[in-house]
Amino acid sequence: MFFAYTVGMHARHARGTRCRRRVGAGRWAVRARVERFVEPAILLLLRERTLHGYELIDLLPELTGGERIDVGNLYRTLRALEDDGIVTSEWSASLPGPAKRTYELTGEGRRLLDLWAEALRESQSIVASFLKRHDERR
Amino acid sequence: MFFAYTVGMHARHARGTRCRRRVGAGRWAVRARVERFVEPAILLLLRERTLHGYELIDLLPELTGGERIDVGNLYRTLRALEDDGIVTSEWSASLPGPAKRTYELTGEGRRLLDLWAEALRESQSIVASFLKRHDERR
DNA sequence: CGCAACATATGTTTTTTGCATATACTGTCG
DNA sequence: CGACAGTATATGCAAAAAACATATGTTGCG
Repeated sequence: MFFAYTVGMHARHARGTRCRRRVGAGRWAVRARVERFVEPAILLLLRERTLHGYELIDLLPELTGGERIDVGNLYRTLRALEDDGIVTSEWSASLPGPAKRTYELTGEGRRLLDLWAEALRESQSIVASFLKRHDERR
Repeated sequence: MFFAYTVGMHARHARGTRCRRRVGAGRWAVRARVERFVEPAILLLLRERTLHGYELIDLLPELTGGERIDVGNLYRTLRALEDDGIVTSEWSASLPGPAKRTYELTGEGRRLLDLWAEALRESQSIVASFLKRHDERR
């Protein structure tokens, strides 16, 4: 079956599936990303204001360096966050357009965001010292 | 069956299996790591001198912030790197103790390391701007 | 009406990481 | 000498994370 409109297509623009992939004879493409980075990214956006899933899809690239998140996994992540008490959601019938689920950060979510920030700072210092060591003797 | 000596035990010291895990009521532990970070770490160590697997196990924590890598996966990674022409290995019967496979970085491996460094720098700037935004309005 | 855009969701596969187990050699201490 | 700790490499399998594919319904507009 053919779909004129496929959300998944948004997420595809010259990415590969792997972290490192061959792009020619002896040529590689590498990308370095933080594991599960979407989670803190979602939390940060939600701390600023309540949002629904589709808005997050548009806003997340601001934080991920332009990379679009997989839509299916976003909604799954949101529901997981809700199960864990990190966000709450509400169907907002009021807004125009199709039904939207609006997400809000809880107090626990705010604390989790701060933990993520701490962890990211540690990661920054680990990577920084890697880069320092890399640049030392070239 | 019980094993007095299990290499895997080295790798266990109060880690969880997940990136984020619950450690109490409303309490979480988070760790932020770069995907596949062991790879550049191995390459950096091998650029400095040739090493065998077991030495890498001891040296890698220097670069990963103390975290010990899973031994089984280390050897698998090394073989994958060799398949990709990034390292070469040699059985060194000369050295005392059990047979050791000594790994050396190839020219391609050196180039890949530089690509990793570039990618890590990009990741640093993404995370840095996340943290900036996080710290702005508290 | 037909179609594009909006919105949420599930199913499946691949990649990456974690954990358990297997095997073998070497040095040493009792 | 022999049990045992330490060194060294390896495979099998499970779980977590990410990518990819598909499904479904609403709304607005030409």
